[in-house]
Amino acid sequence: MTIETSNLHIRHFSKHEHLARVGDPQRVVYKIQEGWACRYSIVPDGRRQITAVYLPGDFCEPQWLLAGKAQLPIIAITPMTVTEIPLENIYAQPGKAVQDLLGAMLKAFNRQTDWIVSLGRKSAKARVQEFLLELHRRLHASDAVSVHRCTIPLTQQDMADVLGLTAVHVNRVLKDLRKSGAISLRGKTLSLGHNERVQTEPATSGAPHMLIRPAREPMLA
Amino acid sequence: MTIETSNLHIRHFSKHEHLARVGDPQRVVYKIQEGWACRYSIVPDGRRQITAVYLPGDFCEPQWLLAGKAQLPIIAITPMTVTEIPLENIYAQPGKAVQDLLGAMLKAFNRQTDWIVSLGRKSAKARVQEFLLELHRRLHASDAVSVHRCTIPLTQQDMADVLGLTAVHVNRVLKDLRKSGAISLRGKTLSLGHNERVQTEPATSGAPHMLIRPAREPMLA
DNA sequence: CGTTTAATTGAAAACCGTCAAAGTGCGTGG
DNA sequence: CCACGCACTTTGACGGTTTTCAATTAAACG
Repeated sequence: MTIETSNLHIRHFSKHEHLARVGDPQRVVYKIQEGWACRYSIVPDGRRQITAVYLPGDFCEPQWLLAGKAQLPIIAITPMTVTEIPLENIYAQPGKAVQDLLGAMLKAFNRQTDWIVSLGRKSAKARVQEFLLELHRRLHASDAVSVHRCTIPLTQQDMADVLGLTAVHVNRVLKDLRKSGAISLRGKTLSLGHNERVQTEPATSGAPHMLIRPAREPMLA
Repeated sequence: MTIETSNLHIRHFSKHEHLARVGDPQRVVYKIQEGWACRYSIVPDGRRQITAVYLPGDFCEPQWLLAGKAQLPIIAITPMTVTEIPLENIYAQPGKAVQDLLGAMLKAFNRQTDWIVSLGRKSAKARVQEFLLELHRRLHASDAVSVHRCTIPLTQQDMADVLGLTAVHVNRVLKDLRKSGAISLRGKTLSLGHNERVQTEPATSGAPHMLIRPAREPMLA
């Protein structure tokens, strides 16, 4: 992307290893090269809610630039390869890197807004469908992905924790979607049906983005 | 606050008037002096989901600094008085104003995260309770509010649209809460019971904030 | 291969939504 | 000042979606 790629530390995380824990001071943000991760919260009764999913190409997490610490834990869903982007450098000489990170933060913000709408006002079936289509779209944007096929390394429990459902119900909904031909997730392979490839546009993060105001951006000089 | 208060335009909005519509270019952000507003989205079947509530003292909306336009409509819940903060000025000479707005954006971001956790993993009763306590806490922070009493100008339909519920169910939950003595909302007056005043701490936005990293902030010079 | 983890299925129950009707409060105008 | 209209609140009966509990099957992993 646009963040300078010289002198970057490469780092690996194994499956289920934490990239950050609650309250950890963060001196870097990660740019994900390979693998998936998620941010989550555990509620008092022990259940988990995933509040963000990080894919290759994503920053994890842009808001560390502002907060300087992790408000919620981040865990690797698969083995990961990331590059470390030191925040000190960015503080010292703000430039395009700041714009990239703030742009990514705005995207994450809009994605959260869309997710609130889904959780509050959409059925389980619509949420599953929308989530899988979003994953496909995001993978397609950064990476080379077939138009109607991609790999989703999430368990049904992971998806349930994103979708605010139980794993059992996710399973039933996936069966329904498979039967109705819209979307098929068999094993880790997601296949999109012919007609259902275009639909369920999100309210905010789906628009072709103009992230930073064209004239006189504040963060550049 | 810390945004310069000289040369500010004052503006009024009447109840149910839009502060912004989808896609509107935004050359200002509003600092709310009086009244409440909310951001919302309408789903295809016509139902509404509120994704943010703006109280006196809040900025509406910090992310306009980055996006330059409104991704979702904002509507006044009550008659409002606001001051306009022109973004051009901030672009021209970034300073404390940028830090204030980015700090507010981070708070809004964390608030959204907490709300995803509520919608995904908490019961209707817990959501109502948590929402009312959050409103009380936020009112208490900026304004002079009694420790156990405040005014909530929302209809039960408004609350339902925040909480991802129906107005009928909100009504029943409020009755339950009143009976169990925890929280009482009669008319527009919210009263907190003796023992239930401290509880349900949010995962992120509840912590005593250190918003901007203490050393070498990027947005200042 | 055996062991663990994940996926699948069924039956029953809980939670919340829908529909419908009646009650309450409040502002406007006569 | 009272009557009316309108918006909001409250209540009941019923239905649907999702959860819970439990058991079985399938897949992944050493």
